[in-house]
Amino acid sequence: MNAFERKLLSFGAITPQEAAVLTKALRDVRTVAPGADVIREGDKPNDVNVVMSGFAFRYKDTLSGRRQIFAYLLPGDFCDLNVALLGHMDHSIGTLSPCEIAHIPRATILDLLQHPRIAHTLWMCNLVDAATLREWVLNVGQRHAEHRIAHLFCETYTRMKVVGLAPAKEFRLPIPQSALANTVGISDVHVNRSLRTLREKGLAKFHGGLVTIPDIRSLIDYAEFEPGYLHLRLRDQP
Amino acid sequence: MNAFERKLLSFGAITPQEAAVLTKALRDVRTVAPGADVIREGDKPNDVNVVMSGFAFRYKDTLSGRRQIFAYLLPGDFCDLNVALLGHMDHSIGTLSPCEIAHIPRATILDLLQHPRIAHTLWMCNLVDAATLREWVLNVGQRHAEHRIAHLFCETYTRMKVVGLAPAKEFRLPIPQSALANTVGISDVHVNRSLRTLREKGLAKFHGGLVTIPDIRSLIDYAEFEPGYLHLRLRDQP
DNA sequence: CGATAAATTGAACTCTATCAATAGGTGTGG
DNA sequence: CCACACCTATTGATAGAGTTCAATTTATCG
Repeated sequence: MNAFERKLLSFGAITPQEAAVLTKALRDVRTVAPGADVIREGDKPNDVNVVMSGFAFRYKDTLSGRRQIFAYLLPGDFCDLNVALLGHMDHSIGTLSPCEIAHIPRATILDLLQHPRIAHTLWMCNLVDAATLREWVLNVGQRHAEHRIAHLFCETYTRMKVVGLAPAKEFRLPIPQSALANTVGISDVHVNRSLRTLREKGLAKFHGGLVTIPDIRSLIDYAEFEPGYLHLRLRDQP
Repeated sequence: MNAFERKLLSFGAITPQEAAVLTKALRDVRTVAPGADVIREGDKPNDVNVVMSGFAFRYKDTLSGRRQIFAYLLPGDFCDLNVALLGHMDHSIGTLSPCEIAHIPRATILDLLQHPRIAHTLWMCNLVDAATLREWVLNVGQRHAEHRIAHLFCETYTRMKVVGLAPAKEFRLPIPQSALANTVGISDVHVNRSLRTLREKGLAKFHGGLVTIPDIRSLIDYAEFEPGYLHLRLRDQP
């Protein structure tokens, strides 16, 4: 079973048979180089994209040239389910590593949405994304630099764990520190200093695109991380 | 036609007949006092709430007692459509003024979602909310205090205009400055100072819960406001 | 091995927070 | 009608967090 199916089934709204129907829609898979855009603000595509492997991210650039990252996309995540209904992209998607991206024709999606349970499942993907966005607003709006980064690490660790990409006390996050800066709304220089402090406190380490968390409990406490908003059906504790 | 119907029809995915079916679900309307909670984080309600009149807001409090506001809800807006699918609230809804809140049984919603076009329309409400949240992340993450407030005013003005609540160069936003602070992620003292600057620059005035915008073009330029993310079908310019 | 991007550090400056005190406004009860 | 309490707004002073500029070091990759 691939990450996409695993994620959809985790919502508990569809049967494995229905999930298989969805997976059959993922025939057209293409490779995208790292640092490229999968889709850009303003595009009106006829496909919906799903990350099958690799890392991607959601972002938008300001008129004055500043960049804000809205999400990191892991295998199994939809890039742009919203265009199926809203028609045009209001932000962009870029890749962080070589990615395999599945393209589903918009018409196929709209067909699949005739099945209420499938529609509900896809909708739930959006709802969790929205809940996560709220948490990001709170993170950027109410916490100091170090805590923002710590919270981001907790969240990403948790999400990685779900798709089996964080086996031990570490996970791969192949981004430069400047991307981290564009994620939590601080300058790259200050990211660097905050990372050093987090390292010195023994809470988390970020080096070479690898996040290491010696004791996740301590980091969770420090970041005041409460995973409820991810709406996971937890089998075991993080 | 009420604000709810007007909003749903604006997405262009359902017929007036279908919208009327939805409106029929709004039988159970109750009044909520200002300053009360409509629903709280952690609740697992059996109803979905819609604002029929008055102002409400979405928010969440940190463990350490800081508050972040995620959205202002106007007449016609869903409070918590997400619980119909996700089961529990990951944030809270409070009122800013006396509100009339319609309660729709969750089962009714799930019935209505059997109609794909109705489901799409409700889904689109969520998608626009999510797009707006992205813009808030960008606003809080990348702009200075004055620009954040200016952007918020532009957005709210535009939304108010759509539901007919901003006829002239002003609109009602019945909140204290401290709520503005919790919205754009700065302290209440700094909100006060930023408002003074905006006023002195002739860009916007905020007094007694009334926002006055002498020249919306200037404010839009100042805030770099681009309304694409609201996904409005514009008849005329703002 | 050289070229280029990323990370790191220092120093000066800016924006924003916090603390504290004052002023304005509103509603209630005497 | 005034006095009081309470909430909100405003202003000053000071401290703190974060930014920017600039230079240096360390990776990374063809």
